[in-house]
Amino acid sequence: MEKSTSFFDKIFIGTQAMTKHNKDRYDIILREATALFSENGYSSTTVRQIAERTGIKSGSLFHHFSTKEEILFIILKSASLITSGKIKKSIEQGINCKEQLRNTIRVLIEVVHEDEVFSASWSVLNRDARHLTNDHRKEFTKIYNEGIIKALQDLLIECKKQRLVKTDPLVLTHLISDTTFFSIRWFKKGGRLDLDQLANQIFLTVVNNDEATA
Amino acid sequence: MEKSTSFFDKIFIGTQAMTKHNKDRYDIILREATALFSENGYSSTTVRQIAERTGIKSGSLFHHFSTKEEILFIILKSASLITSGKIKKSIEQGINCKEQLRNTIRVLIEVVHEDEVFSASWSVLNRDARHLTNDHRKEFTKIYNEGIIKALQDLLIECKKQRLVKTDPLVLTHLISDTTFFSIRWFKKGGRLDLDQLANQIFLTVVNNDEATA
DNA sequence: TACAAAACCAAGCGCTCGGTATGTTTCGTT
DNA sequence: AACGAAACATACCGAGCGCTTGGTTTTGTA
Repeated sequence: MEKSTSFFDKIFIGTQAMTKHNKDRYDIILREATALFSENGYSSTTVRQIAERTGIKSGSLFHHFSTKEEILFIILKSASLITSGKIKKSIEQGINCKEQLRNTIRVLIEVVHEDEVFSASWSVLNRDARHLTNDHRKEFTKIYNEGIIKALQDLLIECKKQRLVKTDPLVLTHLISDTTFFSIRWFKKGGRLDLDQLANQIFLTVVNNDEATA
Repeated sequence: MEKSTSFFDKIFIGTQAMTKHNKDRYDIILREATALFSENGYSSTTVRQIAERTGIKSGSLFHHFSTKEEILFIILKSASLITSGKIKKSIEQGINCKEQLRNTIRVLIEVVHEDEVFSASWSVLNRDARHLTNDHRKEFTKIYNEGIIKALQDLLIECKKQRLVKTDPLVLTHLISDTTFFSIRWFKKGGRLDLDQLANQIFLTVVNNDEATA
């Protein structure tokens, strides 16, 4: 079992093996495409821009990917798969509901803010998922809904049962995911709060007063 | 003082008078453009699509608007101006901090869900504001930041002083705005909760337990 | 009913888009 | 050193883009 060396590794597990040289370029293309999609949007980004930032010509892009949309799909699939895995792990490792929720919120904040590529991927995910083809969108939505939203929702339903939270768990699911995922727009690292404090503020907002201080 | 007859009226106050015919077509273009931008994104929407849905030819669009981007700007400016006005009104009419916050959250939910055009405008606002030209973006950002975000922030700072809320008011500002604005993606009318209940759940989440039941 | 202004259409310009076809260079293997 | 495959460059295609132009119809006004 080899350690993952790149952000985009995971989705290749079991699909294909790549040579070193190929894989480097492949990663660069995905990284630069992610940055460009994040900055200017999928539709406004051209394959020529992606090629230029990668250091090759536009035609050569299609030696690595069959369409522009495939690049988008791989970016979104990677981001949602990795996030889904991190959430699952944080729930498995929590000793009780309270710690599971605290860990999960912290993980969501990390995912959006700690890694530059991941951060950009989430910007793209939240804006350009609609440009996926039907098949790709179906596959992506499955990962997103089942691996991220449903995991969070199940956790919050259990938190509600145990009276850790006081309000509707389905509303809280989206309140937490919306706030964390879109915090990328307003939260800047190095400001008044650090990532831990931000996660903690969100956690404290959703849990009961008595539970928070317990 | 004439009653406002159209969603896009407000921004013309003091700028120009329009004949009836002109104004009807003008409104239809904006309405259809809003729907298309909302469905497919600004960059993926063509002036030919907008013209077709309006019932004119693409060239005729430019008799009413000088550029495609101007259409986007008017949509975003209208949405942010109206929202800003509604928030201001809900704060003025609240008898205390608690009612002001409750009203404001309710207004934000209304703004996103009650009117079809407004709802679509907010989708566009949250995804395509980056495609504004520098001058237009500057003007839009001013309205958005000062009229919406800052108004909400000032209110929450006061709420914190009075111990109505327990967590950081700046985090709460974005928690509320993100949750309400993006609820358009997951909240469907006619479901388990109605708009009042949704607004109330968000309100209850952010206020103190004792205050909530008081 | 005459007329100017506003609204609209038909046609298309210049340009850029995603993607392809074909030939050339690079590289690991032997 | 020789060879085959992978990785690239070059050049280009058809389609579609935002927007313009010049001429025609519709409209409000007197």
